[in-house]
Amino acid sequence: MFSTPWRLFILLRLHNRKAYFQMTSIKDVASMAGVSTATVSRTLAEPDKVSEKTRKKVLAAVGKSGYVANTLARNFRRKRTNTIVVLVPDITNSFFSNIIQGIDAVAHANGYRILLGDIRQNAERGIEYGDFVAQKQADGIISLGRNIPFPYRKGRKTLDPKWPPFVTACEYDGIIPVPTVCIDNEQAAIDAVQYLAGLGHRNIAFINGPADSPLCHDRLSGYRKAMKTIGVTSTRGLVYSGDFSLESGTCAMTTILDARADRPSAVFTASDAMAIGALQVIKTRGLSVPGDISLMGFDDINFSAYCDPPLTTVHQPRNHIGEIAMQRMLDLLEQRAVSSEREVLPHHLVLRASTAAPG
Amino acid sequence: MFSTPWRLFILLRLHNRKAYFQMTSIKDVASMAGVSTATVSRTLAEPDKVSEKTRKKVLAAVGKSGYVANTLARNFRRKRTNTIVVLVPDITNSFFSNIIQGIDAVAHANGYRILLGDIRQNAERGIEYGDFVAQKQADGIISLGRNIPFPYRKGRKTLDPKWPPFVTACEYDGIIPVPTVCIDNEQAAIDAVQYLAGLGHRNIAFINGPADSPLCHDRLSGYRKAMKTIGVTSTRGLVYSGDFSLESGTCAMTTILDARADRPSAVFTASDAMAIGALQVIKTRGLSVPGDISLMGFDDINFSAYCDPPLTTVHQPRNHIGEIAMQRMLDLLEQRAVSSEREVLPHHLVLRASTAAPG
DNA sequence: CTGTTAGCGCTTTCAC
DNA sequence: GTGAAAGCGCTAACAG
Repeated sequence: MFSTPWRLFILLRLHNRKAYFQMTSIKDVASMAGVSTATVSRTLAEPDKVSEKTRKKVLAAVGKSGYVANTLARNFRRKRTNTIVVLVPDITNSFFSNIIQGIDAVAHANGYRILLGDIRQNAERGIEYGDFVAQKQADGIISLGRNIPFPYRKGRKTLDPKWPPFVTACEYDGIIPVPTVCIDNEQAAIDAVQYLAGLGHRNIAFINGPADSPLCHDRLSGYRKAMKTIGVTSTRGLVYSGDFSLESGTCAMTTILDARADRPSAVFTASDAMAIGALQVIKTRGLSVPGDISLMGFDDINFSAYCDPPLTTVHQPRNHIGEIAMQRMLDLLEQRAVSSEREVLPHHLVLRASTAAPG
Repeated sequence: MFSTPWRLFILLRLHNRKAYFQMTSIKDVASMAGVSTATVSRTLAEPDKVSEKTRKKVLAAVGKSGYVANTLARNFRRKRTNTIVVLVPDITNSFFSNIIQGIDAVAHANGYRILLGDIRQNAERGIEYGDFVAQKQADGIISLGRNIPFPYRKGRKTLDPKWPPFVTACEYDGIIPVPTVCIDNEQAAIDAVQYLAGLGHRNIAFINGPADSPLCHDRLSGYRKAMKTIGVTSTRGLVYSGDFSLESGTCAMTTILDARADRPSAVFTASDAMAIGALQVIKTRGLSVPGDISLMGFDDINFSAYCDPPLTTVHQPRNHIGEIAMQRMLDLLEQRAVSSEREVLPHHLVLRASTAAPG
């Protein structure tokens, strides 16, 4: 198999039929069309800088020969790849797939492709991809996590102007100002807690994500503010943390139920997955949702509408986040001015059946 | 921002500190170390072909200058990219993320990176990525769907030797023999149905995936065989089809429940997502699982253990499938012989609470 | 083991 | 508007 080195062949589109033929280079086309390689190159890249007559000649030769530019050579020459790296904290977390899809849609529409970097709690891998871009194998990086894939001095407060195009979505570093697109996580948490409070809950527990995540910091702050609003100034014993996963939700909820203290009447979680994990424990213990405990998630992933009861949650415009993030990346790539302020997209509550007034 | 063109800078690792500096080329290192560029290149690519003394000199110069090879130039020269394209039918389908993770793990361990191609029911996009590889922007393609991203004559029965390295996982074309790694879908369906039959079910409906998918063809065939085994020779009115999604499961189950015919006592679905969709309808109609209807899924996605009741399902070794697929890709890339027979990985049933003897 | 040399295929001045 | 020519930075013969 593959006895003939495949590299010698390229794709030929001809009259709607296709076949692989031996590599044709720009030289072949040039001599075929009776012009110089420069003219062929121009015809393909900047057609209007070439007379109609020559253009026709060249295009005819291109069609006939099935010439397809060697992009590796072009990239090398142009020092760009039309590829951008997307750093994903955990590709297995379905929250990210829609964001990736949004990025991919815009990327694709603009001639870019995305190279996936699955970080998996391994900051070192982020750095690897940073190097990758530094080596010009990609034109920029969009990070969906909070790690900065470039080396920087601690304490640095400004964006290093020498960094390659870099955009952050959902999460952000919290220290260095980087163009970021996300929702207002603090306000979202406030909205969620106030909704629960509006139902009459006061004993509201919060299962947050990793404590060191800026995003979770914001949600926690929102939770606290809202609790204060309803007169609860101390949230001691009410805040737990997981890692956004189903398992960690189960785990945190178990802790909550095992605690001697009075059972919360509502639990707000920082991800739908954790809510679903929590839901299972609650039901296993013979308690009902929302009868005994109201449950509120975050993200509005597909499955949240399909649990029993369907989950009340905070909707994040995931595809849109991805799209806008890629848009900012394009701005950067095309030297347009980009604010490194956070760009905030709207969230909203999705009211389903997992929440109700306390029993 | 980015007033200094970032392309002029590269990453320097130096005494654990890092900073971007102006580009250093192999020439600089060569003159710094007092050797030729060829020697620098060799030192970096094949260190043992260089004397220890020179190696040290060169590495010192590399360290001092912060030289990082321009991979674009290298790729161009070597005509390879160390990148492989992964074609995903729908990245939003959480079934695929673990497979991608498996691919990524092996790819990464071998110095490869993966470029994600989200097909989204759009065969044309597959072809685009095929061209992409033909243009040498990637070294090979792993497809998780059934589309062949290369042009081929209908009726062709052999693998075109001129195609770039190509591997298929989970699904397969069904016509052209391509190295494929998957489970034995027919046997898996047989196992599932026989398990249900063993519980006493005979009226077993099947919600399959898209009818034109070879994988679904296999599952259907397994379902039919197993049904025959228990004496059910006609499965008319028992087979439905969706597209693997939650919604399509809901939809198919609604159809089943609305049908006049006697209600099936068990429903087997070709994906967990469809089972979860079906589960919701069943419960909404006031029926119980497994009390009134036993439900069995396929895939063993994370969420299946967290529904209520937890879903009995067929486990697919998803990470492993991805790993092996990438392994085959490596074989191809390194000219090792690879069988284009299907490579079958073991599946197994995961018994949870959604199935029981008929009421 | 190391240096010389000759490009890879393309883009891009710079003349004409 | 077009062609000649000079590389981009690296690797791979080929000598020595």
